[in-house]
Amino acid sequence: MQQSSDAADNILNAAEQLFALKGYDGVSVRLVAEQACVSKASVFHHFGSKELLYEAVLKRASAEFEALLGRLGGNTGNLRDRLSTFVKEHLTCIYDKPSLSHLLLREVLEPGSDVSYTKAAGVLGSSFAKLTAVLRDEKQSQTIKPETDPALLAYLLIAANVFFFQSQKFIQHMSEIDFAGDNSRYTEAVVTYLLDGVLSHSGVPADH
Amino acid sequence: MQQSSDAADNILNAAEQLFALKGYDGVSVRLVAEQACVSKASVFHHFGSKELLYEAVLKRASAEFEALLGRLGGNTGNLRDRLSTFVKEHLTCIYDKPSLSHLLLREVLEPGSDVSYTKAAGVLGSSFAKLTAVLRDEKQSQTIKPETDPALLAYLLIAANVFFFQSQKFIQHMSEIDFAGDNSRYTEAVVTYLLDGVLSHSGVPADH
DNA sequence: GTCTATATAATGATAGAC
DNA sequence: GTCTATCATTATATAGAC
Repeated sequence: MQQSSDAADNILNAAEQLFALKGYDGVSVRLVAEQACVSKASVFHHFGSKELLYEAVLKRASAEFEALLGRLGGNTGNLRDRLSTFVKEHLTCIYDKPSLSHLLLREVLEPGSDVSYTKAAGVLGSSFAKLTAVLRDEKQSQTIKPETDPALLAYLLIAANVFFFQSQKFIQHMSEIDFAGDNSRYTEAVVTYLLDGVLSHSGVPADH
Repeated sequence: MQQSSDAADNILNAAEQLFALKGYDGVSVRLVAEQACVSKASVFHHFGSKELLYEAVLKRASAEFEALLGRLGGNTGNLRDRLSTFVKEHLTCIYDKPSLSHLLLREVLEPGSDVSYTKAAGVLGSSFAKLTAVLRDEKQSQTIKPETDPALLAYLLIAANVFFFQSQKFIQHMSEIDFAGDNSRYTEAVVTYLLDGVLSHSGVPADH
């Protein structure tokens, strides 16, 4: 009976942080053991191998993140509110657990990893599917243009959030950018631009 | 006088491919030497250390990619054409040299890497700056709404392209997505959605 | 379950012959 | 400049005492 964490959990937590920061190849079992304040042998005792440890980290991360994303998409109201809420909450999920996000994103987006076998792909895929469903719904209600591809629009919104998270450090060094830390201003702008467009209306809408 | 490649170049090419695919920690000097058909010692003779080899790869990649991006932004015409051309050519640059793109993007976006010291950040930054300049130009001409942030819009367009490239493998496994391999259809949709918006015009534009 | 000690392979890097 | 042979160090993983 420990305060709140047994050894296996300590190891899992340490591994999660380290793998998230440096990737699988950048982390040694010795480092994980040090950070978890246990011996190397203890790590192998609990998880068998470095690969199995990594899989355990991924499995827990996927489940945890899936749970976070589970609440998304349940909103009602008009399109603007539904989308705005979805995108804002989606970005909040990502920033709420940055280690999990980095871990799962790397697994899905890195060229070396095999996407088809990865559970991480399911996590990103499920939020995308939900958003696509919302947009298909709105398309039937004719609130968005009939020539709009709901999947492509959903993909763009997810992309905007994911890239914003990924490039967080980068954009803090860019003088042109002043929305770096302002998540809600960013998501609002994304939704607004995509819904209304950025073109000035000189009386003439989309047209063709 | 060799046909077209001396040993140092062979090594650099092999290292570029491998680092792009597996990252710095995922590649050993032995592997680079094997792929370049030289001995390990030869690698150290030409580049001094693994770190210096990596830096040499990054340096060449940055210069090469910067040259590719150099042609962007020179287009004239209306906003739609300028943007459409820029975004399409930008994506073409990325896909033209996938190894360079992976290499530089990892350097900029990975949490473990130090952004401020990296030349790779300058490459991504310069294309962003160019696109921002184009949009600031158009804002003065009042072709885009005064409340639009040119930097944020430019960022979104770059994000759309970069994420499309990054998630290439992933989206091929998604049944909802049918624009996976169609780069020009994708960029056209991105530009159109952002310029015109996706909302149906029931007679009422942006409003307020 | 925890540890120390160890086995074995691979790592980055060097020495020195040719 | 090229290589083989070798160095010291670290890697993953195991053995076995407590």
